[in-house]
Amino acid sequence: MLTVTSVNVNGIRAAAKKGFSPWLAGSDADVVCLQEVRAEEEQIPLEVRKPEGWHTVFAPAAAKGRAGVALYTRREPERVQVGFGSAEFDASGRYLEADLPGVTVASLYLPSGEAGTEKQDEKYRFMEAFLPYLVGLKERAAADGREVVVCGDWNICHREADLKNWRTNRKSAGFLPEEREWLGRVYAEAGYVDVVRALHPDTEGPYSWWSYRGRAFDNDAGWRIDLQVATPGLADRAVKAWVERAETHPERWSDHAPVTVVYGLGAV
Amino acid sequence: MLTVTSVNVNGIRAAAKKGFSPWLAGSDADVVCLQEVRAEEEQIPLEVRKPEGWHTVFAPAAAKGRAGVALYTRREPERVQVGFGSAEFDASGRYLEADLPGVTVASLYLPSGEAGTEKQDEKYRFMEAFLPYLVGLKERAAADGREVVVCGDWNICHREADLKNWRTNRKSAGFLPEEREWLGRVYAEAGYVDVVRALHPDTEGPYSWWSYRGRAFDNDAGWRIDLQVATPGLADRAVKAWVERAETHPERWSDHAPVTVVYGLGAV
DNA sequence: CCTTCCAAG
DNA sequence: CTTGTAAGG
Repeated sequence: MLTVTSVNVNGIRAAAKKGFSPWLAGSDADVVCLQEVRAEEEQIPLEVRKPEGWHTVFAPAAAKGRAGVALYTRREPERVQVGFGSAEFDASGRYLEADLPGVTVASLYLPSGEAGTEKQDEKYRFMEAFLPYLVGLKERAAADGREVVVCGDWNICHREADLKNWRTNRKSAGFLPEEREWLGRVYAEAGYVDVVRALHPDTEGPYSWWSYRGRAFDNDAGWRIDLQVATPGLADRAVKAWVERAETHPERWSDHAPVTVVYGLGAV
Repeated sequence: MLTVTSVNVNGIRAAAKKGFSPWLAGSDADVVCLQEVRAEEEQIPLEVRKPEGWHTVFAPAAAKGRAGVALYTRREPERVQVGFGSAEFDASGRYLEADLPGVTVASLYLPSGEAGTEKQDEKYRFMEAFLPYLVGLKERAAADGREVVVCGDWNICHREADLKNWRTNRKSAGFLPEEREWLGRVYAEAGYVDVVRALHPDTEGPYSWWSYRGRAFDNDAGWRIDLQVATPGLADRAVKAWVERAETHPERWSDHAPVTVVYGLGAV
C-alpha cells in the first residue's frame, strides 16, 4: 500500500501554530505533498521541518513568503528534482519531484491567476510550459517502468461538479474555459487520470478549498482544486480516496483540506 | 478637581481588542489624552471612537497607520487646534490642543527618533519648532488667565532616575545629552513643570513605557517618557499623580501605561 | 516583540 | 479573511 496526501498549508509557520504537527503525527501517509509553504527551510520550526520518521525536502520560492512546495516521505527519495526545466518558474517554488521505488511523486502549486490581469497571463505561461513536461515525464517513466502522480494545488476546476458555485464563477480564475480545457488536455492528451474523480465519479466535489471570506466553509461553498493526477497504471490501483473536511479535520489549520489516496502498491 | 490621564495606546484598534473600553469605562478622568492612535477616525470601532459620556477629537497623521493623537473630554471643548503652526509637523498626527474652562490641555506625540539617523534629525527639528511654541502658548494662556498642561509621549527621559538602564542607554534615542538638555530648557527656560516628578522627586521612575522585547516589563526595565508638563500655576495644584503599572492595569493593552494626575481645580 | 501597511491568495 | 513582508516603534 502507498498512501499519498496532498495539502496546501497556506503558510507552514501559521499551520504549525494551529495543529499541523499533531495532524502529521496522526497521518498514515507514506508521502505528504505540501504547497504554499511560504517560508525558507531555516524559518520553519524544527519539529515541522524535520519531524521524527520523515525525510523532508523543500523547494522555496526566490520571493520571500511566497509559494513554496515540499515533499515529506517516510523513505529517502532515490532522486529529487526542483522545477521542471523552466527558466521562468524553476525558482518560483511551484514544482518538486521525487523518485521513490517504482513511482515518481510530485508536489505542484500552479499559479492561482486572476482573470484579466498579468497574473492570469503568468498562469497561462505556466500551463503552456507544464503540459509538455507532463507528457515527457510520463514517457520517461513508462520507459523506466515507473508510475507517476502529480499532487498539488492545480488551481483549476475541470467540471461543474468541482465547485459549488460554478454558475457565478464562470468568469473567475480557476474555472475559465481556457483553464478547464487545458486540464482536459492533461487527461485526454497527456493521458493522466484525476484519481479522486475516478473513484468518485458522481459526487459534487469533494471540495478541498474554501475561501476564508464570508461563510464559504460553513456553507461548503468549496472548490476541488487539489488533485492527485496520476498515470493510468497507478490510478487503476487507487483503492480509496478522500478529503479531510471539518469532520475529520476540525482544527482547520489551512483554507485547504488534505486530499489522500491509498494506492494498492507494495510499500515504498 | 480635574483628573487628566495620558496614555500612548500603541494602535487604538489593537488596544480596543485588548481592553481599552473597559479601562476607559472604569476611568475617573475628566480628560484623557491619547497618542499613537494609528488609525483614521472611521477605522475606529464606534464604542471607542464615540464612547458614551465623552467628547472625542482626533488628529490622525497623513501617513496611514502612523502616529495620531486624540483627546477625550467629558465636557465639549471651547476650542480645538490641530498642530502647532508647523508646516512640517501639523499633518503628522503629533499635536492636538483643546481649551476647557480655565485650562488648555494638549496631547503630544513627539517623534521617537533613532540615534544617528534621519529620524533623529526629524526629532530635533520637531523639538526646535516646538519649544518656541510652548513659550508662546504659556504667554498667551497667562494673558488669558488660563493654565496649560501638555500631556503625552515626549520620548525623552530627563534624568537618570527616569529610566532603569540609564548607563547602557546614554547613546540611545530618548536619553541623548541633546535631548535631555532640550527637556531641561522646557522646564528652565519655558517655565513648565514636570508634574509627576514634582510630586515624586525621589523615586526611580515611575516608568510608563516598557519595550515589548525581552522581559523588559517583568524586570521593570522601563522609561518615564510619558509626561504631564504644566504651567506652574496648574502644577502647584497637582494633588496626586500615578502610573497604572501591572497591579492596577494588568491587561496591558499597550506597551505604555496610563499616567494620571489629579489637579485641585474646579471641575471642567 | 508588537502594530500597522501592503501584496497575494 | 488570512498569510506573509516591511517599516516603524
